[in-house]
Amino acid sequence: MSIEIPTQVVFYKVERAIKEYRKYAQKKISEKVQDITVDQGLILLFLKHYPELSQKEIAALVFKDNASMTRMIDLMVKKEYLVRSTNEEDRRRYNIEITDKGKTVLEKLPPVILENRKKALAGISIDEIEQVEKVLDKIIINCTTNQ
Amino acid sequence: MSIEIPTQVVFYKVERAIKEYRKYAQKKISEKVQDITVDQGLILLFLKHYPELSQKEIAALVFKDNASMTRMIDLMVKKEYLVRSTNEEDRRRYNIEITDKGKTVLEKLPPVILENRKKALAGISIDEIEQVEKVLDKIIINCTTNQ
DNA sequence: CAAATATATTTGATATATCAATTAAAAACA
DNA sequence: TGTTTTTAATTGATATATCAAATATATTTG
Repeated sequence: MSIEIPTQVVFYKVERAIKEYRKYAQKKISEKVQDITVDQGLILLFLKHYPELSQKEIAALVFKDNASMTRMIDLMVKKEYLVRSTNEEDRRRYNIEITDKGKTVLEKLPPVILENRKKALAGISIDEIEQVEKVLDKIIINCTTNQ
Repeated sequence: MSIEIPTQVVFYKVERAIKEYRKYAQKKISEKVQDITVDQGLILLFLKHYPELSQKEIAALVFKDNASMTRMIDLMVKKEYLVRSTNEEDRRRYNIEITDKGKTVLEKLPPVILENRKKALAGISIDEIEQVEKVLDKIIINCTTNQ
């Protein structure tokens, strides 16, 4: 059985697009904020909106596994963007708080992020984006429904 | 400046879709072929179609950097899917050959890959896919053209 | 209540990602 | 030709990805 080479398949382009966007976004963020990755920025944004999140919940939101999240939070604590304290209602979990240093980062991020999205999506209509999201939703469902 | 939470942005969905597809594809591949990752399979497919590829060229095709490629090929040599030999026309490069064990894998992969794509793209029209590719192309260009 | 099960997090092992520095060979150049 | 500049690949350091096993606490169940 022969198949076309991978470059001809839509997933190849999806992979490339997200990687180029990440590379671009990281470059722009690094110009404005020292020592923060795209994913660390995402974690800060989620924690700001939902301060009660556990590590496991954050992991699910940013599509990482729990082990990775442990190590990412470790690092963010070491770099003083976050502090951990045990949750007294459920001593298996941590309360995770954003430090002042983390808040400073959070102030700088939004304009950069908005600008990045704007640049990456230039010349693309709302309609096209919705169309893409519709297809991506189908792919997600296809890949996650059992069997 | 306030921004919407990341889940509301198309890139979030792109990220999720490609991750779910990778997870699904890896699961299906692992059922049929022992000890091969999606990326290692991709490398085999590219080498089959273009046997002259250098490590650097393969890296570009699968969106990895040279250092990662060195280590991935190291591993694939150790697992006996590939053999390296120096290229006598350009002694900085390697000739990379697929071993018999690698060829056996290559025989098993295509049906699984075709089935995976079929499942992941079920209920999505050619037209929709082309639409998505068009938008992704714009994003890629937006993120890679300077400034 | 005690035992079994489930859950949140951590740890270890191995692979991959990324950046910067290094090495060896090729190509350009003066 | 000898020197400089490029290029392909490697190495080291650090971070992240992934899986399996371990730990500590909660919850369920008999």
